[in-house]
Amino acid sequence: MPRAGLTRARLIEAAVKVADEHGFDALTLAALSRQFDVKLASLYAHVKNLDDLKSGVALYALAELADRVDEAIAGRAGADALFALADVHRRFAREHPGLFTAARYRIDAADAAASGGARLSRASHAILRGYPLSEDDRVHAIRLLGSFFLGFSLLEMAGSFSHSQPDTDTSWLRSLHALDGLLKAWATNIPSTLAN
Amino acid sequence: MPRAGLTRARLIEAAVKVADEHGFDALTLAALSRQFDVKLASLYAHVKNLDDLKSGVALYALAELADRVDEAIAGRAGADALFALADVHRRFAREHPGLFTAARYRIDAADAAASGGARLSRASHAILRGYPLSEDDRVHAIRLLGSFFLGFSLLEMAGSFSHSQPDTDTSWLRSLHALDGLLKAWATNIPSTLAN
DNA sequence: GTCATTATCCTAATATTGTTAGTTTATGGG
DNA sequence: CCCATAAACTAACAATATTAGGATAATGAC
Repeated sequence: MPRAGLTRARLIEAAVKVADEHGFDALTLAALSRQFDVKLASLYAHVKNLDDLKSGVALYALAELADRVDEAIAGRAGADALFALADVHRRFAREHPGLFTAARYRIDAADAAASGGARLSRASHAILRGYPLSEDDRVHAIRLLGSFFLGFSLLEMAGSFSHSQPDTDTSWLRSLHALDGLLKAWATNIPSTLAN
Repeated sequence: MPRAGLTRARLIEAAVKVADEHGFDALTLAALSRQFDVKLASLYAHVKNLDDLKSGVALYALAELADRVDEAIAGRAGADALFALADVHRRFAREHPGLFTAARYRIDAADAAASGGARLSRASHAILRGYPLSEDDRVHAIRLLGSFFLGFSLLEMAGSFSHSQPDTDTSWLRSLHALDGLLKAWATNIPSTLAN
């Protein structure tokens, strides 16, 4: 019997497809082995275990997202860049729900430091340098924006918005315009007792 | 041999504890059966299956969260109420990570309509009536706030903030003050091309 | 208080997934 | 062509979920 020609890379690639089509939680070694017409145990020559496979998908997801962000914000600045950053997150979540979920899979610190996550962080900092924020406030603002992007995408994925008026796209646009205004006027909204 | 005295309610109650202590994903029928010193199959007299149990926990979580929100915002208005609403979400996520996760478990539409989720929605509307927003804009604002509460809590739970300066509590406070300011000035941040 | 009913709990069996150990074999380098 | 190696396999075991059917403790009717 000829060999299947498995590879860690091919496995992760296939895992990405499974995750996007059936959900990250439905990603299973058994499903993969069936897809390659190979016995389940054979996969262990290429990945350490299920956690290793999922970590691989997570790193792939972070890299992919970082790529898209870098591409989207190249040559943009200010509100333009902010909107691009936001749209990349939302579109990524809609087009690749499995990867979007995978991006939040817990991986070990060493891998995380070298992952696309670090690039994402740098991109966010770069964009927010276009707004009048102190160093600390920039971090606060990044956390605020990141939380919003994540939360909105998750709620939209879960269908939490789909059974109520008005249009979700409008909510997204208005929120982004509002957040842009917020960043421009950040300092004025902080009471003096909290300043510095 | 005497009976264990199982009940759907007691099972869900125990499941809540397991979820909070070991994570919602670690919630398993087998673990529950061990806890009650009963055979696994015996549980099926009280819950339809694992999904049914998890749905029960999800409904419990929504009800609990709605209770806390109702209590926290009673007698408050404006920014005061907004901060109370926000803090309830964040504290709930920290104190009951299992329940917080469970609250996003997919349940069927009929159950959802009668759940604490509806009460939560009403509470949010009530609070935002303290800000000068049109009916539609109130919905947009609720989605923005809900996204932020969810996203921030998830990222904090996942430890995404823990390895970077400055303090997470400060990010939370500043973001809330900023959002309060945003709500007060909502209309001015929408470009005329998007208005109505 | 006895007895019939019933719901509770059990045993047994099956399917799916993950994992490890040890064996066979395809494949490419010498 | 041989053979070292890595790829794939077989075999076995452990968890979990689920269903079917049997035994029995609890409960209530009389």
